[in-house]
Amino acid sequence: MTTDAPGRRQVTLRDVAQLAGVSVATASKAINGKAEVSAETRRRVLDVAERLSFTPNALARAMLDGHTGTVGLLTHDLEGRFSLPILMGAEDAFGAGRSSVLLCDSRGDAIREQHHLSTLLGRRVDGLIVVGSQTDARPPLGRDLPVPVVYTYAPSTDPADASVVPDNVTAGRIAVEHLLATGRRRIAHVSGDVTYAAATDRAAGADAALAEHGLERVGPVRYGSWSEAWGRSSVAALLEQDVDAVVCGSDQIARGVLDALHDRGVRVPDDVAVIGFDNWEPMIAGCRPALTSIDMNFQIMGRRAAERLFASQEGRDPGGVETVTPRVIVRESTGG
Amino acid sequence: MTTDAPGRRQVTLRDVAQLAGVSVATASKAINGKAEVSAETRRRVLDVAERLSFTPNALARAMLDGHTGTVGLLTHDLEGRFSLPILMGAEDAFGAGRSSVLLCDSRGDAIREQHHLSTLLGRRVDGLIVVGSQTDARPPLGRDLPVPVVYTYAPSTDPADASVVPDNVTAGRIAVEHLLATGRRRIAHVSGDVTYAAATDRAAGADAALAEHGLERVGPVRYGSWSEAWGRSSVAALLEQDVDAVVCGSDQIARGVLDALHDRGVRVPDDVAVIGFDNWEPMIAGCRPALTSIDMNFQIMGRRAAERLFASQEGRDPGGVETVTPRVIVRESTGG
DNA sequence: AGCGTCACCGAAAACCGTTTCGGAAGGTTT
DNA sequence: AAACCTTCCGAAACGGTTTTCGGTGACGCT
Repeated sequence: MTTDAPGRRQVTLRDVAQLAGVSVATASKAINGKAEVSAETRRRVLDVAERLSFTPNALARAMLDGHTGTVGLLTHDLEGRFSLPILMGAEDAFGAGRSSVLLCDSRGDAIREQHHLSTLLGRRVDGLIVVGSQTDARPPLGRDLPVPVVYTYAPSTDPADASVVPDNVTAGRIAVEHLLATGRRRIAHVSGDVTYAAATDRAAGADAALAEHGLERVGPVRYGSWSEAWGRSSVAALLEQDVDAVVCGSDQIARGVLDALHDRGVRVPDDVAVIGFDNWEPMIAGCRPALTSIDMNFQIMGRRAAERLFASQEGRDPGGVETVTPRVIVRESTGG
Repeated sequence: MTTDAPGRRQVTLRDVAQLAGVSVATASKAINGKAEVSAETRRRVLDVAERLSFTPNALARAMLDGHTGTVGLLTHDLEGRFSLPILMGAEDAFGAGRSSVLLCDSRGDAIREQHHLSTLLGRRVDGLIVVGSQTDARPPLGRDLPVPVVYTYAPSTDPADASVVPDNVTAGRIAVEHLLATGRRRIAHVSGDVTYAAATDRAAGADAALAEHGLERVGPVRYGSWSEAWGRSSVAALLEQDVDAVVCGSDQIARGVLDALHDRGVRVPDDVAVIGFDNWEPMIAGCRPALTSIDMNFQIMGRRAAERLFASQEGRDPGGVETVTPRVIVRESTGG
């Protein structure tokens, strides 16, 4: 009466060969599609391999060709809702290329990051993806690392490193252009923490788009915090001027704005259009009316990071910062 | 002018030994703190190791002792906000025990799950944690797996398997007991999709707690969907009866209820108390007033799953389903 | 029949970096 | 001189896979 020990030994190539009545060498060739095996033998081997659900030992392979087929993913905070779509995009791309992801969360701690770095290098990952916590640049992991590194969300401070980042300037531009296209002209801007590059970049893009159309923002960019509460409390000041649209620095802020407008009897989108950033489903799901939002395409960012990592491994990535273009998701709040 | 190719070959123990002028064997002992090395030699070896930033190859080590120090984490949907805290809890526990996490997302697809299973086994993980998508039981991964498995969130249908699940019945009970303790007596219940065990379990626990105090629920359990919209639209029916508290199946539903009550001028918590489940920060952050909620302690679940996996590896886990007790986070909406 | 060619297969080596085992050199104690 | 430490080294083992290379039998050609 033991604990039902997970005893079953792993199936090896030798087991397959034995059961198929061939040598290990032949079994290997059959499975790897090498030429010098008769069709009949190959079929038999493959049959047995299937039946035993044989999986070649990745470690043994790694020893031979020097590639482990694993990549390290170093994130700064899993909690943040930005890491997740990036991670999914990357996992997707790697899954297709038969690489596996070793996940490490440094919790924003540089010491922990270094520690995770050495374990990952000890496991001989083929590459690393580093996911930052803000869009502000961060110092590179280290010099002369034995594997390629791609920074994402936050670029490396070294412009020669490979980085994939969201394009917040264009995001701001797209938001304004959408509002202009739907006939708005008097556009105000409420955003989050001014110390975040994401906030100022979006504002810069928005202003640029306005300027190109010979318009000016209504009022200052009202920086505050990334919260619904800030969105709500900003509305009083906003309505002191004549506005027909509000660009909100995040979906959370937008939701606060929507709430406050609703309480004051301001109709959306009839009187005022509202647009947010991030296209964060759970936040948007509850908005009334449904919120138009700029999707930063984080999942695509993750995929691009993975693709560039592959390219780096083959020595054909030029390095440098690459931006991912966001897209607008039109819903009711802008009168779509 | 090459791309600063991360060409630097990985540093091996042999390199260190050579440069330190000792044999590989001695270098190994020096680095691993074995006794039979003179202090002088040890210092020299460690110096060189440091200078070359030598990192021992974990794969080679794995060959010797048979343990890779990696565990597979198979999740059904990363998007779901439940996987994440579980993952964090597990990553935490593993990080402390020097194990690394190989992450796979099966996207709710059984085929993909099997595929990921084979790759993980091919990488010779020391164990597996499977994170389900609902709290309903799920079929085990397979028979006679060569490594221990711990199921979490969703238990395995085989009661002998090791499972760690949230205790939704107790969660419902705790919610009601909190309301009773703050003086409420006429308690209604709005919940999500009736096909989710999480919904019916919570309701069962809530009803049980009421019964123990000689009370009955006001009206039926109003099952619907896990959305704010459902929370809002349920309020009309709720207010047809005299209620002084509403148990909501999730924070989202609770938020919808709060919104609708606010629109109708019903004061919270003065007239009606509201309580939710999951303690989902981003949803709660925007609630007015701040929402009291039952935290299912997912992070603890993840940690327990990791701990039981360790125990299994040493053959000292008895198997069976373990529940994690939730806790109430008191905020304004229940007049705390 | 004898020979060469060809397709197929198997035994054994190579492979990787680490740890460990047995032993050896040299000095010290008994 | 024997016994014993200390300190180090060479070589084996580890565990699977892939690869090399020589062998075997069938077959065609003269």
